[in-house]
Amino acid sequence: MEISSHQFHLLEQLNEQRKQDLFCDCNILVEGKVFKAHRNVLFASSGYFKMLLSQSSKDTSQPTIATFEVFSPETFMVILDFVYSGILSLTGQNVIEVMSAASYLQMTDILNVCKTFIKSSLDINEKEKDHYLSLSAKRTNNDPAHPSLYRSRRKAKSNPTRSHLIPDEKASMVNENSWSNYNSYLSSQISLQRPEMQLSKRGRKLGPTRKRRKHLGLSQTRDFVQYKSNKTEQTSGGCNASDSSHTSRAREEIQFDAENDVDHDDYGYNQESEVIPKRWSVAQLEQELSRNSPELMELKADELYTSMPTILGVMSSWNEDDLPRMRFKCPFCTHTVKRRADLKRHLRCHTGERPYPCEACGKRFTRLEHLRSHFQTIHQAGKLICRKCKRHVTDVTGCVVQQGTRRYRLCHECLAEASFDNIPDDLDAEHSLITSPGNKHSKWALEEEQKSDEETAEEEPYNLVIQHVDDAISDEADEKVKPNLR
DNA sequence: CTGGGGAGGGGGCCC
DNA sequence: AGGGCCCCCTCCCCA
Repeated sequence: MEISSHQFHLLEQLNEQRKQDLFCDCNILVEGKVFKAHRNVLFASSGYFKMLLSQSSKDTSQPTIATFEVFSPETFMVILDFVYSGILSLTGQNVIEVMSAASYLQMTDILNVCKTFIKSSLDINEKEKDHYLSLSAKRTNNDPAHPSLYRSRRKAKSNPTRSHLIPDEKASMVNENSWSNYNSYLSSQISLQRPEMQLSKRGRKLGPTRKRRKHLGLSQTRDFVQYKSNKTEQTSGGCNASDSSHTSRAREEIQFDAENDVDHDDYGYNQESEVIPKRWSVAQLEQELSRNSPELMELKADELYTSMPTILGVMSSWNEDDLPRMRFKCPFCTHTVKRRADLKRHLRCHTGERPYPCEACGKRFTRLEHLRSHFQTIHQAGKLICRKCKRHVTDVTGCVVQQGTRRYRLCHECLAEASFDNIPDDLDAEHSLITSPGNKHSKWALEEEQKSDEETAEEEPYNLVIQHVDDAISDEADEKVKPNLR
């Protein structure tokens, strides 16, 4: 015969013991605050503690001490209360950090609850988006009784140095502190949609380790979306399809992550190293947010970088000198890097920021080197290879030909062959091979670059400016050649 | 349908 | 810290 109340009473007793510091044999130090608990309870509740306690001293007469700096005491209190009561006090304010901490501590039950919490909030958000937006539009900051979206964000902002805002700052608030905004936005979304939820007094740093598999697709910022739409206009396919497939693949993998949340090898616990938090399913959150709230994802890597919480620094391993080696963890995925600068660069793949536009075709790149490579390859015919026969060519054995903004090299043989097929009779094939774009077979109907002195001056290597001889002609040519641009 | 190549994106690391 | 190079991977186009 099972007495259902036994478990409850047992847990209740353990909780009482904890509160009265009876038989507590484990001290947990979180940012200087000490929590007392029972080893066996922690062992049974957390994969992290299970590993920690199984590795720690066999001498049970001495209390075990665990130290954490990656989440706040308030967050750990929520988790510890859950461990001893089964009640998880989630709020819109703390859900992200609780989720981060739970992931760190390998407490999948809490993780799942957090996921459900967030997802349900987002679902509500999606359904009530119109209503919500209309409310935001109607309510002004001068109406304290009806906080607007903006006020809600401000209220939840965490960075005390940014708490003194003048009215003129309102317009720039969205990107003013992206990291805090992210937290605040989420908080405001959840708290607005779920007014019954209590608001934390502490708008603390976000513990936002949202993870995603390596080489996943980009989060789409407005800028990136704009870029994509531009590309769509330009290419009627091409890389756009790549991006969408990339994104769908990312979602598939994220779904995979969500379904296989527990066991991933790549960031699991290593007996010889410190813990890197296991894979976060919060990636789902990122996906949801990027879908539902593109403005939220309009983050700049620099801004993210400067407003990152301290959780980003993790000790991943120990070097030969037995000193901890610091690595920097991406808040959006599982990736860690040795240098902050590398993290900054990496963040662009999440923000979608593409600060390097090609002046010739408008395509944007995340890195200058990529732009340079693109420009040299596409617009400067930098490769000394005949595009048709693939043989090595030089300025003596071949020449540069132009198709719209694309330039490439052809050897004289291939050039002559192309000229026979496609060059209008009234043109001098030696110097002006005009394409007849739009015709697939006109690929080799070419326009040799007409090098005026001015053009030559602007075609210096690494000069990322392309000279349009005639805007009207160039635009027309560009328009026609766009489907071939990638 | 398939394989090769081009182009782009991202990570590691050196300067 | 930024720039740059090298390498690898993925996607897409095309033969």
